[in-house]
Amino acid sequence: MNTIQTKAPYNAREVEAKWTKYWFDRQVFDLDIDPAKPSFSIALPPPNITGNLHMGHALNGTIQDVLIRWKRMQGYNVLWQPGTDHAGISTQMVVERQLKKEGKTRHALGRLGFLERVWQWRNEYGDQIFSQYKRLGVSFNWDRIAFTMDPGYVRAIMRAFVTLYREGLIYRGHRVTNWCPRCLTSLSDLEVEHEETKGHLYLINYELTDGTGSLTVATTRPESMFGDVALAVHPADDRYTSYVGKSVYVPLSRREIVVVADNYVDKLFGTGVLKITPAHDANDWEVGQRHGLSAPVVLDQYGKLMTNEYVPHQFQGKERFASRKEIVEELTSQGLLSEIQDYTHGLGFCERCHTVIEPLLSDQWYLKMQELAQSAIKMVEDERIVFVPDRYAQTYLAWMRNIRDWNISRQLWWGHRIPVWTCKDCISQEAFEQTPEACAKCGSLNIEQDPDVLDTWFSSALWPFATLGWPDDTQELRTFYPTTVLSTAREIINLWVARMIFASLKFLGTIPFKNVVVHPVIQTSDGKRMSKSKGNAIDPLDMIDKYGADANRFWFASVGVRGDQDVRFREDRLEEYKRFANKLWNAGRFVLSSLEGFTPHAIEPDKLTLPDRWILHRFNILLRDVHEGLRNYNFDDVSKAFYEFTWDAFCDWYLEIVKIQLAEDSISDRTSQTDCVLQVVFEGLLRALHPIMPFLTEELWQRTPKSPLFAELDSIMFAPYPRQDESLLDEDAEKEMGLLIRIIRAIRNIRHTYNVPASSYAEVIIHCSDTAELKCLFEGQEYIKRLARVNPISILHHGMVPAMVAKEMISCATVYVPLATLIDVDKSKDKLMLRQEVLAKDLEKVRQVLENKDFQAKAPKEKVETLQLQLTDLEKQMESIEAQLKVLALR
RNA sequence: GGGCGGUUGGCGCAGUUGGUAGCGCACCACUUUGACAUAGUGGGGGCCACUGGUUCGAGUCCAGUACCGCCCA
Repeated sequence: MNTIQTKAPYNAREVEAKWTKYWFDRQVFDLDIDPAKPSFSIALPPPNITGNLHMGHALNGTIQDVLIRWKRMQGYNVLWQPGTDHAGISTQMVVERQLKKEGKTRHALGRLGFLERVWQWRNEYGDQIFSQYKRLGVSFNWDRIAFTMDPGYVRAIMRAFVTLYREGLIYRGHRVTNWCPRCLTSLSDLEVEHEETKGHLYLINYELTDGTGSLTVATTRPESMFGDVALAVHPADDRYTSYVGKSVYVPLSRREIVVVADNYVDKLFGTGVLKITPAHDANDWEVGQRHGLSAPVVLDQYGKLMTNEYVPHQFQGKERFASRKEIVEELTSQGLLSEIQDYTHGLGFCERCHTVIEPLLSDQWYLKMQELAQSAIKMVEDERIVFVPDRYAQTYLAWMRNIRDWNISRQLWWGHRIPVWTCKDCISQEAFEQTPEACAKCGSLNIEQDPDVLDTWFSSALWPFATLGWPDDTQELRTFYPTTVLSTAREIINLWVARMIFASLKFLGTIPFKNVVVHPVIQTSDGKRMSKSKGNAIDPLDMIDKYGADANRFWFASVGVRGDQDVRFREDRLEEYKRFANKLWNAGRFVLSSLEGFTPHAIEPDKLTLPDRWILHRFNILLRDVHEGLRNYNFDDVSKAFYEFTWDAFCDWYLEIVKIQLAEDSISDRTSQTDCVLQVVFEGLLRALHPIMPFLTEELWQRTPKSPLFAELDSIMFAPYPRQDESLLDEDAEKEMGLLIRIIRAIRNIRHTYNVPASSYAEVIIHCSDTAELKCLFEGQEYIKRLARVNPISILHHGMVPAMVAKEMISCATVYVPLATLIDVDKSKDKLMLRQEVLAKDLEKVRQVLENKDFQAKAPKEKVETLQLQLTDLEKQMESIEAQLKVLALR
């Protein structure tokens, strides 16, 4: 197993390859249910089969994996359900593009032939993203990869559809819908992106039929005017009340239409007169319905002007934007165009192909939402489902409370074909889970299935339970449902999260998940949205190659979910965490070499040194913070805690002290607990950190001497997650070690201040008026000597001090460093004077507060006391500086 | 138009219940000592976007303004 040499620097690629193979060879990721254990489950938001791993996937995958690994180590049954989404429009687009290269079209292949091609494509490329996820080290239940087109999954969809259909919740609606003239399908409101777009406002004159003049209409879309059925004005608009009921001619086509009054009209917009085109504008459709107006269609599914009696010959068959230009020219030449203004307005674009959406009158299947939304709202209001960060509950509720019926049909071939059959003989219509052979009513064989497929989100809405075997009552469903956490991006809160909630409530009578974690969006370093088409997307696989999976994961953890809603990608952060991985690796090399031949045993508390007690204290504080952080999804706090503990406390202080303690051991007979503490802390740290950095911790842990209890385990991922041991918390050690650290830093500071060469030993005298502190310093003198490069050292209650010394006061202790032989007087003076200035400022601040009578009177006692102490401390420091300056002045 | 985020040293960010403003990178100086130069040690650098208010005291609480961004209409 130990094919990798313990050498520096850390080689992430080698270690990752080794453990990935090991884990998969041993099938450690297969689902394993122990009925005695509690359960924890997450459904992975299924990526599209057309998808490649992007930063969002990687961030989200890391968050989920941290939770899953943490809970697995805590002894839960864990399920992390992976899988892919068939992605109707995207996949159809991809395969059509492929066909186009071959000079073919889907229509030439026919529906069945085309579907065969899509399946071929999906079998070849559909699971690509999983090999990418593998690089991230995620611990999915890899034996359970699901797909929304799996037979079992399809069964769930059919059950859901037929249930809703038979309850009358799914119905056929005739209204204006969002239409993409490129994808040739309708879209739900959520699949349309609104963007501010520069355009024009055309002011067009509609002549009154009675020849008394004209009304000027402001429109952004002159080409739709052939479908106009009315002009509308506000009922309270004095300018126009006399025109209501009159008729005007549609320009160019000379058709007569009526002028109506409707509250929908905004008096302040344009001229206050609106053209009403019910077949090509959702709002106009509403107006038309109110006034009983017809709705002629003048633009076809390709966005071309139709060939019918409404469209003048010269424009028939012309594309919408080309015809707009021609129509404007024609209007101008006929004197019917009074003005063109620049105008910026919100336009809808197809989310998938960015074509301008064409509102189109058509028949679609709709899901009635009003009733379904009610309980889904309540679950979030009552906090049965909790969003993290909680502000996203608002996003969800606002949308749910204003919910509109959901267009679930798509005019595509790839997807779940709508299971509704119409009998051509008796004209009856019914939905079936299984393909029927004959009409249920009249027995006719002349039946036809609806050509449309379901919106992909309809199937995604069933994801958390359809993947567990619903509608069957399976062990997985009983064990893992409702799932515990859903972690996802905020852009699909309405698109997906909301729909899963009402679907679960409808079909299983319970919530689909308890917590919804919404992670930030990773932007480019200059705050732009990453997009493949813009070419500014960072490929997480490149970053994993460059910095290692663990460093990437550590960064994702540090990003967290509680902070900003957007996070800028910065490569230097990955650099930083790569160095962190390297730091831990090197610490590991040192620890492992120090522990050679060591057999773990229980700590003997009475033999612990101060630094031993201190590091155990700090380690248990870390465990407390990590537990608290993970419980609350504060991954950023957790990563910070690990970083600081590992680097500052463990490496910078404890390991340096270990060197001293182990060296002492070897020369004296004293049997210390150093190796034992080192093993406990290091081995525990590896387990604690494992959920964030699985590869590095596995590599080091496998080599670390450890308890015989762990001997049988295949992997660190099955070892118990370390828990805080309160008996090891030691505030005294914290305080005493704090004093030693401050003293050591003070000596180092003096050395630098007076330019004492790094190689030379400095003599140090410490006087301390406090007995406890004196004892602490005395016992810690070996550490001071080694860590501050001091020799000789004398620690006394009080005594004589040489004339020329640098001194610093720390708590009750005064540190003196005799300077006679070692210093650069001028430089030293400058530095002291600078510090004097800074101190003076600080002193001024604190004094001001303390001299304030109101503060003395109103502030809490402890606050006054702490500030008083701070003042004393500052004053001592100031005295010390002044004294030093005096000393230097002697020369 | 409605809702929500953000604005803190050159850059990226922390700042829990108000009490001498922190971290990482970058910068300066010193150091290759037996885990690590992807390192160690010390150091310099901040009218906390703006305006008002509450308070003995505001980066922190309240109101408003500006700019950047996201979501929904």
